[in-house]
Amino acid sequence: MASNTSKRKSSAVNGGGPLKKSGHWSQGLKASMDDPELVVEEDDRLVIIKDKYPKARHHFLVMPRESIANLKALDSRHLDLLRHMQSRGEELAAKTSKTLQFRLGYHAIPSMSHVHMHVISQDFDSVCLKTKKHWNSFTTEYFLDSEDVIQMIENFDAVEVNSSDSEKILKKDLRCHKCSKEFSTMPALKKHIVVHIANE
DNA sequence: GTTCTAGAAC
DNA sequence: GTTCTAGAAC
Repeated sequence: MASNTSKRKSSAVNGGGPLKKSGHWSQGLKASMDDPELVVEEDDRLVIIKDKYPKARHHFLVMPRESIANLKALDSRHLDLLRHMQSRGEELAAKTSKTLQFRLGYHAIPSMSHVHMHVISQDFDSVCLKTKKHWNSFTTEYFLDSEDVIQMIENFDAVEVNSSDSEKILKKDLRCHKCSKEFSTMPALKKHIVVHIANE
């Protein structure tokens, strides 16, 4: 074994941030779109990648090639694109598993820049799913279904997100997304949710 | 978004 | 003593 096995070196190693070369971490999806290891499907309007830290057995991100910063930048001009993203996402979900259920949608306040639609199976059986924020971001109103986002734009020509409410949602108590049973810790919740996964 | 870890919670 | 969460990261 080499040196420094027991303690991590300080940030002096690469002169500052861990992502200095590739830019700020929040811009990471841009690079992922060009990573052949992650891309599963693409066409002239979008790219679909595997989430680098999947929060379920199947977790994809559908991203427009056109750079759109966030949900607030969306309006009726994007309706065709958004419908296409949902359509391609539904196809991929159907192709991926006949038994698992999926949801397609957007986080109210995503951490990563560049609009991305999650396509995620509802088992949430993943070692990458660790925190209350992870859980609540996929199982509460924080998760905006694609069809609802599209409908909002059809009706109001915009997506309305209350950022103050959204932040509070992430702090809510842990509840099973299937039976609403409450749990005090993530390990307890994770142990429970597997009972809802249908055997294949 | 993740990693790391102090100290709260048990 | 161990598990678990939550905040800093320049």
